[in-house]
Formats: sequence, structure tokens, C-alpha cells
Amino acid sequence: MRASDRAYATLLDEIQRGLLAPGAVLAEVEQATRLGVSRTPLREALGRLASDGLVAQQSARVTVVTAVDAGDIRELFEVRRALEETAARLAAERGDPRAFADLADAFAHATIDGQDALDDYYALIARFDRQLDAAVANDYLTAALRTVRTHLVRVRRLARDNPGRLAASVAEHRLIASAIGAHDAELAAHATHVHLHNALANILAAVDEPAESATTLAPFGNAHTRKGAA
Amino acid sequence: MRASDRAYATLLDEIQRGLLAPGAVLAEVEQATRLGVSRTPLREALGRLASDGLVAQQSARVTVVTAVDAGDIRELFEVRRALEETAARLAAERGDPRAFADLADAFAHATIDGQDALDDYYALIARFDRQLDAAVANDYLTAALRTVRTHLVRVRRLARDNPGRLAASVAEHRLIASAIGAHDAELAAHATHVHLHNALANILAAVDEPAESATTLAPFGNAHTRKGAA
DNA sequence: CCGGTCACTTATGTATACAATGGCCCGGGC
DNA sequence: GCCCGGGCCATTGTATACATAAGTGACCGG
Repeated sequence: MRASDRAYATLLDEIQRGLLAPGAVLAEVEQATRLGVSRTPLREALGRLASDGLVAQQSARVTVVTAVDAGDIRELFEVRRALEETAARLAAERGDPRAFADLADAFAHATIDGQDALDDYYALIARFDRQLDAAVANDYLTAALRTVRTHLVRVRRLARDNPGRLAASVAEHRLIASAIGAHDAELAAHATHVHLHNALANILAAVDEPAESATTLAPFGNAHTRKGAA
Repeated sequence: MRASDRAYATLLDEIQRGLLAPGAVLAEVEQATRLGVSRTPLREALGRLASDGLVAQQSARVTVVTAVDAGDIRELFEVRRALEETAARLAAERGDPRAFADLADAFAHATIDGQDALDDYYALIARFDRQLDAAVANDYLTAALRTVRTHLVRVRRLARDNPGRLAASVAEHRLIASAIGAHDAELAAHATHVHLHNALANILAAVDEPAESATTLAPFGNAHTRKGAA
């Protein structure tokens, strides 16, 4: 594996997990030393993160992890709605009914009690996303969705996974999968719309009234004073 | 301006203009020498082009300009429809009515006779796109649309700008702009859908029955044998 | 004569040295 | 005491040297 790939993967993971908080300064020599690579592959990694929108050049001399506020989340979901409704529609037209019937079945039997069950559920969603991409068979759409999903990982950290919402989410996914499996493009699109509406509402409720969790993404005010994990 | 920016801008322009045809091999030392920069900034430029989807690493040793076939164009327009319909809807909800009323007026008076009028028309479309981005005020959507538009520049080279299609395109843009100016989100979205349907049909007609133009993007068969402008 | 293997060439990937620029601090003057 | 200017330092941007691996061609063996 290339050093630049390792640097990218590591930084991406740390940003998504919140270890590198919004506003954290990413100095090239510092990060290169920390990750055990030279500046050249590190710069490539930073370039990819910048193209993803996860870091930005605050000024000519300082690169920081971008912040995510409620407005950003609304914007992100506007794009997500557009792309995922389209994906659901196209998958319903083109997808293998069997694959999505199987997924609908898996969602029907999914549970959310305990960490193991939760991990299984998240893995199931990942499988659903992969099937969706495969069914749509559109590289441009998949690439656009990849960017959205990259940001979503960070956004999800802001939402509290309350059991009620999780149970509803399971049911929503089941409906989407079964609609795609039934070649019902309209239902798939509308069910996706509803699912994303509910998911956004849940996230915004958590953001507007922040949890006491220490992992909450820092607001702009003190963010730029935080340094990367040294 | 940074050397990497110049290299990126130059290569982007050459790919979009077809000077670097699909399949053209982009060797680092060769291109670096040609563009008068060292390999480091050139690699950064190639990385950005790869993230745009304009070049791809065919194997571990060879980077080529990506090809565009009719299937790619259909895929691209699926994403474009999703994003631009959303953009039109959001602009209708949020945009400054005056700005789009002015644009509608400009489209109403636009002409397409002669190269100067055509240049003016393309500039007007660019102005429309900028106003749309400003009205939508969504960085994620703007970024996604930027990628689509980057590819569209190449796709447009495939379409013949026949007068009938151009006249219809003017009218379609006028309707979209006026719908946004009237805060009519539904009409704006549907008019965008119709416009993109017509634009795609026009392009596919040209691609399926290629013109005699020497600038037609080369098919895969002989493409990989072409070298970059040396 | 054909196929396989090894070495060589040439490309990319990485590290490091050099250049240039922007910020910051200190000192002086108003 | 505050503001402005100059010089120093740190950081990014670029070039180049080095490492590594993949592809190619030639040579040897069957």
C-alpha cells in the first residue's frame, strides 16, 4: 500500500471519528512526522481530503479540518435527497429484484438491541448501499454519493441513536428495499424521501439541543485553537 | 499562481478542448517537461484531474485521459437531472426574483446568429449557472454540479449546435429563469427536466450518428495509441 | 522454433533539499 | 502608549535525488 494511501486513510478515519476535531490545524511537517511518511505523500493525502471537503485552506499557510454546523447538515441532506431519490428510482428500474427482496428480508429480521446487533445493522446498511450502487450502475452517481457518505459519517456522530429512531429507520429501509425489489420506482423514491426527512429531523434535533457527550463536534468559537493530536 | 494550478488549468483545458484525446497517455516526466514544471506539482494536477474523473490510472504505470461514450453521457445526465432539478427548485424558493427576472429577460432577447451572438449566449448561460449557485447557496450542491459541468464541457463538443436546437435551448432557459423568478419551484424543476431531456436527446443523436467532424472524441479502439501533444 | 526466466530499463512513489512567501515579533518613532 | 516598519523565522511550494516495481526484451533451454 502506498504511503499516501495510508496517510489519507488514517487522516480520514481520525477526522470521521472526531479525533481530529473541526478547526484542528494540519501542519505538513507535524502530520508527516506523526504518520511516519514524508511531506510528499502527506500533501497528496491533504489534497484528497480537501477535494472531499473535509479539510480547507483557512489561509495561505494553515490547513484546518472543516466544521459542520446545522446549516451544513441541511445543505448536505438537500444533495443527499437528490442523489438517493434518483438512485432509488434507478435501482427500482434496473436492479435485481432478488437482491433487494433479500435485503428487505434482512431488514425485516434486523434487531437493534445491544452493540452487536447495532454493528450488524450498520453492516446491513453498508451492504444495502453497495447493492444500490451496483444496481444503479452509474459511476458519476456513485462518486457523488461517495462524497455525501463521507460527510455523513461525521454528521452521524452528532445524532443520538435513540432506540425509537433506530427502529423506525429499520422499517424505512425495509420499505425502500422492498419497493426496489418490486420495481416500484415511485414508491422507492418517496420512501427514500421520507426516510431522509426523518433522519434529518432526528439529527437536527440532536444538534440544536446538543448532548452532554464530550465527542460533540466543537463549534467554531474555540475550534481553531485546538491542535491536532500531537 | 502556483505551478500546480497552472499545470491543472492547462491540462484541464487541453482535455476539455480535445487536444488531449481520450486514451492519451499522460506520463509524468513528459508532461512536466512540456508544461515547464517539475514532477511534484504535475502529480498534484494529475491527482485533481483523477478526482474529477477526467483521467484514470489504467494500470500502475500508465495514466490516460478517460473516454466518454454514449453510456457515460446517459449516466452523466442522470446525475445532472437530479442535481439541476434540485438546484432549480431551491433557487425558486430562495433566489432573488429580480436577478432571475433579469436573466429571463436576457434570454428573451438572446440571439444565436453568428459566432459573436453564440459567444454571448454561452456567456449568458455561464451567468445563469453562477446566479443559480448563488441562489441555492449550498456548497455541497455547487461542488457536485461543478464536477458535472466539468464533464459536460467535453460532452458538448460531441453535439452539433444546430440552429433549431439552440433556439429551443434559449426558450427553455428563459422558462426556467422566469419560473425561478416567479418563485414557482415546481415549474422550475419540470422545465429543467424537459430542458435536460431535450439536451440529452440532441447530444445522443449526434453521438449515435457521428458527424464527419475531425474533433469527434476518438472511440476506444485507436484511442490508446494516441500520444499526448508532444 | 517456442516458451520461460532473468536482467535491464524506465516509469512511478517517496524522501529530502532548496526557494519563496507570509506572518510575527521586536524595536523605534510619533 | 500606540502604531508602523523591518527583519527573522516558520511554513508552504517546488525541484531533484533516490527507491522500488513493473514491463520489456533478450537469451537460454527444451
